[in-house]
Amino acid sequence: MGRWEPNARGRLEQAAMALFETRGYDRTTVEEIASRAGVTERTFFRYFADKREVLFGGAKDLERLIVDTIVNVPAATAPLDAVIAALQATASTFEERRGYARKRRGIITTHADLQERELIKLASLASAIAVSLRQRAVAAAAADLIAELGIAIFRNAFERWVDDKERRPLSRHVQAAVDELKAVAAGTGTSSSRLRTANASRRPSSKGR
Amino acid sequence: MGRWEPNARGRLEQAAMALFETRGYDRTTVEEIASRAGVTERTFFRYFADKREVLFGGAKDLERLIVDTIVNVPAATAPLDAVIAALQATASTFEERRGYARKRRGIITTHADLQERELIKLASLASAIAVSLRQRAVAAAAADLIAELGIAIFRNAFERWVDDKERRPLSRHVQAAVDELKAVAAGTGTSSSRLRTANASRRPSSKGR
DNA sequence: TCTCCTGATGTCAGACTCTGACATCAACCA
DNA sequence: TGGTTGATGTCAGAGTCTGACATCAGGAGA
Repeated sequence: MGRWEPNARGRLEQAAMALFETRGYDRTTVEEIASRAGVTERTFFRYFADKREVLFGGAKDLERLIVDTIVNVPAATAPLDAVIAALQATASTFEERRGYARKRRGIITTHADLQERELIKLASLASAIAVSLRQRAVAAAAADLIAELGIAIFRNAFERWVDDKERRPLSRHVQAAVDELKAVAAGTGTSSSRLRTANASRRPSSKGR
Repeated sequence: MGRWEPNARGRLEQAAMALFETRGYDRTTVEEIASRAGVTERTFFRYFADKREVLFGGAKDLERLIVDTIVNVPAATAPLDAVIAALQATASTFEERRGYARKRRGIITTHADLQERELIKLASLASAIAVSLRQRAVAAAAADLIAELGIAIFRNAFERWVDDKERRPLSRHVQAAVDELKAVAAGTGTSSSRLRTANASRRPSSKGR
């Protein structure tokens, strides 16, 4: 056995979530998180560049999985379908964490700081997707556009999955979002379309910034 | 004459820009900015919620102008055209500040913190545009989509305007971005399309976040 | 004119975030 | 045995941001 309890990073993430839930994000200090995880504040900052990052640890893995999938999808697959396939590939990894995702979403949507971080993470993911598409010989402009569409679909699906009282799987929601997007693009969208929901979810809090 | 020099806010903004340019954003302290503007650090934080905000003072005015224009455009105007008209309405207000815009852009693109702020400001602007469109009886889903398109056009045009060695006016670039977007949508975009440029400009710095 | 009130600013103390430099010490390796 | 390594701790300090209270010129009204 090592000199210290293993998985300090994971303990920090769990401690942070627990404290953010009960006390709220900004009434929780890094010292409290660290202490609950059994390490010092200094160690927290060795694992996470800043306080916000403790909520975004999964972004790297998500990006890796998506990029790998896009690169490995059969060459004949259309670009948007490749992206959709990648989104579907990630769907199962979320399936058992709906409760967690819901709590996390609740924390993020109530703090402008965290929304900022989320936006930049998504922009970064879109960039990575676009790069992967270019490796599949997709023209740059198209790659960027499709990457953005992919993000829009993902957001939309994720949002509805988190709130789905019938607990249908994320993959179903991704498919539904794709269908709806196509419908909207074809001019048959309704005014209660999901796109609205997706947009509302990323509206910054009215904190006066 | 008042008890203090007037326009403390403006002085703070100017002082900040000057210092960010020479020392860089993170080697400039709020105390230095305030001191150069002839006030105390505490006063800085009365005008700006945080250090980043000093670079985003214009966002409120921009939003107001855009929203007002959208609301007042003839009812018969198509939604996207209303948004484009609003963008054009703002174009002239930037015209005399290309140098400033360029410096500002340079500072923002080299600091992840500032890019985050910029992203959330743009998201907020998109939201406001969508709301205005709904007031014109545009369906919610369409309003969101068109608002996002408007932001994409604006970003793209702004980016190219700032770097335009021929110093063509922003309005020209807005029109060009619109044309290009339509071309891409029609499937005739080239691989060196502007959309690529626009996307690259918002790619977060590789600071490992 | 005197007095009161208001608004912009200053002063001060302090909590919190984040960083650099250096110390510790178990485990692993030669 | 002895040296190295890697994760962590300790400490000091800079910088951001906030709350509470003080100051004081100028305007409003008596």
